[in-house]
Amino acid sequence: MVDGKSTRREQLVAAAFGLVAEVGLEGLRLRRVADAVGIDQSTLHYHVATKAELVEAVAQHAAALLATTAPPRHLPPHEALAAHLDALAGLIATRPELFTVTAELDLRARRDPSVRAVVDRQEAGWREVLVGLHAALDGDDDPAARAELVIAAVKGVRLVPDLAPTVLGRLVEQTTGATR
Amino acid sequence: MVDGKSTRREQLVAAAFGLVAEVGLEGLRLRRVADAVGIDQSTLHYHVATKAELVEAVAQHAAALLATTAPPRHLPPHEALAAHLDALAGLIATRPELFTVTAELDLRARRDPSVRAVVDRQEAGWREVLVGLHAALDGDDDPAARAELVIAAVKGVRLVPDLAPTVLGRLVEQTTGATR
Amino acid sequence: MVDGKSTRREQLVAAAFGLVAEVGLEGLRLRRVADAVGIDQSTLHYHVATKAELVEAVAQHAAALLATTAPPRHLPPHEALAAHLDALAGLIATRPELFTVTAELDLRARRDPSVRAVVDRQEAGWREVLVGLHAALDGDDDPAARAELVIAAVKGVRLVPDLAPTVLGRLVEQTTGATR
Amino acid sequence: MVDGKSTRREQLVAAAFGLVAEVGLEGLRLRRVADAVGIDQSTLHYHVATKAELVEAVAQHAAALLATTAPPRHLPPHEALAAHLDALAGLIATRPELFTVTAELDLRARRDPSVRAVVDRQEAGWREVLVGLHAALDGDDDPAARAELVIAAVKGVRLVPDLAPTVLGRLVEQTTGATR
DNA sequence: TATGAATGAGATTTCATTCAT
DNA sequence: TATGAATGAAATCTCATTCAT
Repeated sequence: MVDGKSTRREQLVAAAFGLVAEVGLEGLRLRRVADAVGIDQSTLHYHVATKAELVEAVAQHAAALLATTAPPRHLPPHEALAAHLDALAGLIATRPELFTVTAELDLRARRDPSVRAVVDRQEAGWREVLVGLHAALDGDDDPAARAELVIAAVKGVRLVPDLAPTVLGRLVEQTTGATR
Repeated sequence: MVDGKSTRREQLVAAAFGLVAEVGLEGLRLRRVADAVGIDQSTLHYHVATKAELVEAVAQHAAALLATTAPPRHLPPHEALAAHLDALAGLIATRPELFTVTAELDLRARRDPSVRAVVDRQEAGWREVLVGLHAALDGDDDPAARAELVIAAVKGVRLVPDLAPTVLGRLVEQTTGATR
Repeated sequence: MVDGKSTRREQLVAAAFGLVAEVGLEGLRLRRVADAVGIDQSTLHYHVATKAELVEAVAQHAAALLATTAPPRHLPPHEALAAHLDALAGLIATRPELFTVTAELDLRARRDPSVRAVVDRQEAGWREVLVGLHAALDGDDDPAARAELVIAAVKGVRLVPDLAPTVLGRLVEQTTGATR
Repeated sequence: MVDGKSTRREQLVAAAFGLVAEVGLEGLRLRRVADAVGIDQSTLHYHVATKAELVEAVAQHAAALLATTAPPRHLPPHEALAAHLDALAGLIATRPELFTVTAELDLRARRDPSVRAVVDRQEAGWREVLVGLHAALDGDDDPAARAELVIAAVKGVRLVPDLAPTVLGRLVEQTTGATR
């Protein structure tokens, strides 16, 4: 999962990411992370000062992966939105762990300010894009509300890969139907 | 032992419920639960054998509370759905902790079979009702898909009380618009 | 295992005796003892003040059962000894739990004075009988030593019912051979 | 880490061994073991994963110490047996704790498979040696039975150092008398 | 960079015992 | 006699973190 070029720190973050998907943030143990990378427990602390720091790094890692699905700028709004939701549904199917981790982080963010900062920044960017997209759609009276519905739907379906295409597909249809 | 008040066990479950909302399942400590009720740590184990049992009881408690929002049977489908989503939005505003706990439990259910059993049963019942409702709507071609969209939207917005009315309201509008 | 006539206390002692055979003195739990008799944990303390007292009662119970094998007084020494060892071998085969419990108590006696008192009294009586018996045998130069050998052999074989007849039988033969 | 002295683990096992002799397996507390060595309770778990593992190590330690008394191979059977029983009587006098611990382990072995494995292996080896020795004696008709008598006598007298020489001495005499 | 050893704080659970009813 | 509820003391084990090497 990690090519020879990555830093020890990167390896550790990647390992932690995988473990969170597996056992949850609750079940994350530094011992396991170190084991997964093949170094000693105490050596881990040389690369990552504290567990909180590692979790924050995992959050950043997740945010970076999510950025992949940003809608293409050169397409007309309808198609851009469709492409975006398509990319999300695809990612949910391809890398379900990413969304498990994201769900974990959303919950953790409520109590951990440093995680919240990362999660919020990511979500704010996403929201902005969505609002812009909907504002550009003909006939959409309340772009903000529509954007929120999209966000909610994605968050609500992200843990169930089987349903994601259906749900997100339906969302596109409705949008198209209601605005064209 | 139930003088209109509540059993010790019920008190403990209620206290645990509150604590989960506050600090997450991850942060739940039996010491705290016992303190909240005003009994000794060891006495807690007299009423609830194990931590797992307490968590399961919390899950059942949450499921019971959610059952409150069941759509009324005597109304026509459109209005029943609207009433249901309205009740949900209301509950999200009134008792946000319930939805924090629910979100926690959804995640925990992925690793804890006894929690999963409770969560799955609740969700299955909800899904059934929603599918039935949508099937009764004129012109809905795919009731199952629509039901999933509703479920996803609720799950996706349950942690953000401010947005719930907007998002769920929009969902009703779309449904109405698309099917009437 | 207990007829309708026995006292609650007797029932409790009998139950404790059985449990010690099963799980050792180390594994003895008052909860289990109470359960076995069908009364509440706290009710047990009405009949037996403390766990130590119960253990002491078990020791007395065991001593009483061992007294069964006392050699008959009317027989000549050789035959009396043979009969005694035979009875012991028989009891080891019939009621192995008695000897498991006895072994447990021997060890406990080293740290628990009240158990030691019971165990020592029983053993002293046994020793006296054996010394008397050997003293009455023709040609035994050191009755005390021989008595100790018998005691040691019995204690050493009591946990292995299969070997008891062999070992104790051989002891009789040797005694007979050496003294007749 | 072994400068001629001993590993932390070895120190811990030795300390546990001593404590078992003192307070029994039942009274063995990890806190005490750690204290005896001068390290923190939690550090103990760094060297010995679990209490069960420590107890098993104590059993192995005891087995190793018992191996000391193995009869010399170069002597004729009579003398080898006498030397062996002599060595045992000597060890019982010199290191009585070893035999207390052994008695404790014998009882524990009935419920703890990992202890049983160690205890059984040790006893099997001892038995084999004894049977071989008796088979080599002139005129012994049933070497196995005689070996069992020896084992029983040793086990029966191991907790009473004062009697060990007498009882085991007498055993040698009888063997000599009966077979020569 | 890396490790072995150590630590301290804490968590769940067990159990004999007590007390009011 | 009997019980439900409560307690306190203790025990094992876990885990992030630190420090000397």
